[in-house]
Amino acid sequence: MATIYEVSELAGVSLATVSRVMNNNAKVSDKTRTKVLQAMDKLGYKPNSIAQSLASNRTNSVGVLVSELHGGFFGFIMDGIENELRIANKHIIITTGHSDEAQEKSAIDFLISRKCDALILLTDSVDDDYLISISKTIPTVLVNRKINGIANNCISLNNEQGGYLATKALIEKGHEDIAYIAGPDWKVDSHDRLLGHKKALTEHNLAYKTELFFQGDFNEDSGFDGFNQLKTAATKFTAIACGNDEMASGAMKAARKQGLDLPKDLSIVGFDNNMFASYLYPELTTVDNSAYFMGKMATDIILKSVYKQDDITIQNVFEPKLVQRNSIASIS
Amino acid sequence: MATIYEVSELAGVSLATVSRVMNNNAKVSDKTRTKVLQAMDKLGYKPNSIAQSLASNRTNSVGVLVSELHGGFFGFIMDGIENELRIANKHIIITTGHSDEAQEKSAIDFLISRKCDALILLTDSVDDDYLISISKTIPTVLVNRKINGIANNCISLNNEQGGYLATKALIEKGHEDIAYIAGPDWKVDSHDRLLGHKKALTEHNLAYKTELFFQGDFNEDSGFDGFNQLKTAATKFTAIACGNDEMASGAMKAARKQGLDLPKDLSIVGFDNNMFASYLYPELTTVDNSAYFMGKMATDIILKSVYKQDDITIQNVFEPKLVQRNSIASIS
DNA sequence: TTGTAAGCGTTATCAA
DNA sequence: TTGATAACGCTTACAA
Repeated sequence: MATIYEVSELAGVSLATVSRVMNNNAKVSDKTRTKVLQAMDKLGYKPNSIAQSLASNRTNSVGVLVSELHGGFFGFIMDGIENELRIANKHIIITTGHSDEAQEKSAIDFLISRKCDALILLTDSVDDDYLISISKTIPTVLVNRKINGIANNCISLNNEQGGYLATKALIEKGHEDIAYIAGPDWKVDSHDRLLGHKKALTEHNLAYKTELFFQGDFNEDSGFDGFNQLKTAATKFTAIACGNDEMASGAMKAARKQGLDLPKDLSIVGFDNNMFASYLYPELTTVDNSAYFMGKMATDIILKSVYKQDDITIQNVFEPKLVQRNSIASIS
Repeated sequence: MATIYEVSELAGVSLATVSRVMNNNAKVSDKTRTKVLQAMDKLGYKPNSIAQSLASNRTNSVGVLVSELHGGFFGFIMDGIENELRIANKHIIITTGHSDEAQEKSAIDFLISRKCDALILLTDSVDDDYLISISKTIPTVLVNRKINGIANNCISLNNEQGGYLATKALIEKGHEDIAYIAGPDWKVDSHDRLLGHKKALTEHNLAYKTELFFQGDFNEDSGFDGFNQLKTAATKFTAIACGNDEMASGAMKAARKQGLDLPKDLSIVGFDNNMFASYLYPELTTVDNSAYFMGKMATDIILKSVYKQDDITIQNVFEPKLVQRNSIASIS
């Protein structure tokens, strides 16, 4: 592998000059530039990115932490990150934290030791203060999280609006007795989604009834249990809004098991627009979480702040959209 | 950030000695070792991995190329890779090729320019010769592909056996009239799966009928079309084996649209055990493709050959397993 | 067992 | 606009 030194010899210039044409930096005369370029070409020269990093103290890499690599949400986010980074000729180093505090912290350490120029973190197992302290050490953007004080480096979804849209979609089809299967309340996501649900109810003069509320945990099973639990309550309902698509699927399975004909006997709306949403039967009407675009935007923040690409507009909060499919029936 | 130099000063030893205790390499007296360790501790010393790479000509990173980051198959493979690499304290650099030859080649270039120690490639858009030439430049393992000459560096699934298992599962439930919706024939995967299907038929003295064959393209829509097409043929069938889960889903949707009651009126078996397989209705019986373990094993090959971890056993071909769920009914 | 010193391939500061 | 040359922080012969 040819080095910058060999190029400089062949071109009859100094190391410094070769370096300059590589970086399109200082002014180099056209004549010199072409001489150097030709030499590079002839030698098939490729800069050694490691040496560049050591000398420039910049690795052109950004570290990413997600919970898991499989799963629709993370996949789309990472697609958004990778695409954007690739265009900028930066690279992405990936680690997983498995939603475990210790593992997430060690993953962050790992990324830092790898000298990433910046971090994109997707975590809910690590507390605000820790993240704030990290962000003082290294440029950090948080996806799907919002922390006061570093809000400019946070990308999040307007979950309340999403919850609102979901329930509103039900109401507009004539539903008035709407149950809700929520995610864990300590997660802001699910907390906010529930808020949106209540808001839609209130706005349409419908009462929120605790008998029609079930507290799940975002997993499919809890949706299954949720439906069964709800069913035992005396209060009737014609629809269920779910905190995410997994639980929606669980609820659908339970309902069908009890002989209900979906969506005729029961309407369901989910949240996330998970990969499998369109594979469910009936195909699930749900709220898209903009995962791809959140990943892209997280990257843009870094491109702008770390790599000085100025022509970028940042948007910290994303507005969700309803994705209409076939899981909501009209009440006649 | 403290450097090795400061550590050596504080410990009263030479640079070389500090380097030695870091790398657990040569013999260092216990006394010296603890002195150095203490100094490191006191200074909060962390080695600069970039400098290590430049000096040692090893980056401790492996480059990975997949088509997309979302999607079940890639997600699980990458999970397998990442987990294994993380344990070994190596890192993973990710790129995507979007199943496009030019993009895949440029991604490979990118990874090489990043000085990865090795490559893990998941590609079907790039030809054998190119991959062989790459593998001469840098240690490379191919996942879900098998190329003669570098078979030791290939990880693949026994697709024929998988196709065999799928159809056999149908036959064992009493089905004799079994249709097949295949993936593109130029993909070895789907070619082999079909072979397995035929083998199961033959083995049970059932005739393979071209009227019961439909050529799809691995996408859901083609499964949908496939069912409709098959339905128009005069020949009856009570079950369909599909080349993958997407097409199985498509076929199920089409069947239900025509009023069939699944699985009573039609049994279906898929292939891949895609993330959404258990979300389908009825939950899809399918063949697991061992994605996670293929990713893990790909990594193991590298751990063994590049990073000299000797206590590793390599397995190049994985045997698929049937995952029983509810999409096959018994013929009475 | 430990130390010396020459790289590794760039970037960046000064001068010229 | 160009060239010397000193970093960057580590590994690794080779010597001691």
